[in-house]
Amino acid sequence: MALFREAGYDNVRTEDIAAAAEVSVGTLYNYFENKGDLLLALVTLEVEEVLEQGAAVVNAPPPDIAQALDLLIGGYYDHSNTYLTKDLWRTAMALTIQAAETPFSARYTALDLSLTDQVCALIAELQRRGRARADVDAKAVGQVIFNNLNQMFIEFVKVEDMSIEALKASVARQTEVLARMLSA
Amino acid sequence: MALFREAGYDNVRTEDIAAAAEVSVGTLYNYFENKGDLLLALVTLEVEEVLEQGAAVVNAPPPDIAQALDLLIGGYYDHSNTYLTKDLWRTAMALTIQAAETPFSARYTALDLSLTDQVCALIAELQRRGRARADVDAKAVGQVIFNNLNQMFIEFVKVEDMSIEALKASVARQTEVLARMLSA
DNA sequence: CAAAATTATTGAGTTCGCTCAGATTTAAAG
DNA sequence: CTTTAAATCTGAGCGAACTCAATAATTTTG
Repeated sequence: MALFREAGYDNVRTEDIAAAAEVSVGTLYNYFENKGDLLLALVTLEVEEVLEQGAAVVNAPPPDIAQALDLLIGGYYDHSNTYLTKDLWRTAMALTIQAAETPFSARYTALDLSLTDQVCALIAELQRRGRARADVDAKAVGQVIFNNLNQMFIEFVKVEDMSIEALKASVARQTEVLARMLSA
Repeated sequence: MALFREAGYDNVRTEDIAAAAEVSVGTLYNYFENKGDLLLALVTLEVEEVLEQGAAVVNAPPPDIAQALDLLIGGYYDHSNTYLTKDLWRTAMALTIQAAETPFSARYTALDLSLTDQVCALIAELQRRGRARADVDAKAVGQVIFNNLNQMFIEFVKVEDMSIEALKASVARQTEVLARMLSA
């Protein structure tokens, strides 16, 4: 993590990582399938913590739909630079798309699915509490909201000089429309 | 394109492409920054045609919102395998995220923006025709719809044995909820 | 048309991710 | 304690993307 964060993914050689871990390159490849898997291990760490944090919001959401969504989504975004930089996120997301068959990538996809489920669970919980219209498909709306926040995050990491606050503002504006339609 | 489609991105060497073009590898690199740019040239071709096709739908949309959206989105999806395979799409999307600074990648991002604008334009057009509620932010909803269809497309290319019909069905289900809220 | 200047082409060489046959260490059996 | 078996480690070597100094082709100038 230190090497990747410091120098950027492409500027760290597997040889450097092996040296830092005081093993040979060969040994490194006994524990990780390839260079990308080293990074995806960090991403897994990241997302698992985010999921835990999000569960708290789902269990006790603010009454207002827009506020509840912004809290959950904002939590995701705020946590995103704990282990990873934008450069590392870019590489990680690229890897999960490109090498969709590798074990680690599959694991990431599973985590993505858990995040989607969490958003859906929040909608369902708000419906249960009578804060959101019960006659809409919580799962469909949840998926749309997650896909949107995920895609917006991709755009965010693609632009080096965009702040998390700017990202949040853009997404809040989009979410607000859905929230209004959900509450009416 | 022929080489990429036939053998898959990773199995084609720059040397092979150079040989097929009857030039040296060095010459290849005079015209393309890297191997990925060769692929992104194909993607650009693809998206430009899709945009043209979509403009027809925006100009004369079906009266029903859900139908109009499904027609536009279905058009995007149906066109997607004209030049590219799932493997090539995976690589291309990975590249546009990872190498977000290269000229070709920037051009792709611009095309993505045009697609978003087109979806927004369709919503606006439906509002103008009195088919959609005028009191919602067409741009915000359009962005959400595009981000959703884009993310769903990524999931589609990640799974080798998923049909375009299955993709369309999933997205239609999601879009339907939004369409209903937009028309009420 | 010749000389000079510009532009285009070339392919051997460099770099880095990754492999695998052999060496080394650790654990189990006698 | 020795022998055998299993697990782990190693780093020279391979493949492929990409570079760049030398060469060739083209265009401009006198």
